[in-house]
Amino acid sequence: MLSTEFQPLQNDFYQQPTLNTARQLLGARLFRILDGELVSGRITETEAYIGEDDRACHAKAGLTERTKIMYGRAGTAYVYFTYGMHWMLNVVTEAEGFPAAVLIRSVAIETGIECIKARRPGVKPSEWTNGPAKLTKALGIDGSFNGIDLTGKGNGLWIEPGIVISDANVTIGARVGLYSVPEPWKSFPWRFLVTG
DNA sequence: AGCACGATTAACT
DNA sequence: GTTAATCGTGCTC
Repeated sequence: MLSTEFQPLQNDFYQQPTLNTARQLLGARLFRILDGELVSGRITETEAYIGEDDRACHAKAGLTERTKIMYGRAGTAYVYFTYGMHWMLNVVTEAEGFPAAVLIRSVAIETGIECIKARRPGVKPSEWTNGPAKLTKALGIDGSFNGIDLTGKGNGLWIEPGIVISDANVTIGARVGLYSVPEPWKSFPWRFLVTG
């Protein structure tokens, strides 16, 4: 059933500095209506990508057909394809005109377990959504979600407030998978992970 | 028109 | 620890 306790996180939440949004998304709940069922999970890992100067951010290429979403309204989904096979889910942050986003890297499924089990046969529950491409596959998120509004429930994908994660349970470190990104961007502590 | 590369994953040795 | 899979994007010719 649909949650009535909370409403989706709104534009003002995503307009904060990207690092704040990335940190505060830990513990928030990602919702998806999939095959008519409500599936949700707690966000347990995020990364921030901030501005044209960030050599790890796609917006380093400037305003292009691909990156224009990141220049748009905070709270919009930026979904892109990489490695020839994987979709990644991001939320656009900060003011319109400034390109930044938070990559959702991992969630812990809480509801809709049977639905996910059917979609990921033979995969261990702990491996269902513990990676950015795994979670998009498990939740049926692809390029058709690029540019949708995540601040309402109309598109079957949104984020609600969840539990507050204390600093004692958060590990902050360098972003993952940045092989050819130069320093200092490669080592910026812009990854937020729930531990303990 | 062609090319190098990638915010990853699974399946190897 | 290493590597293949696989194709959209952005850059160069």
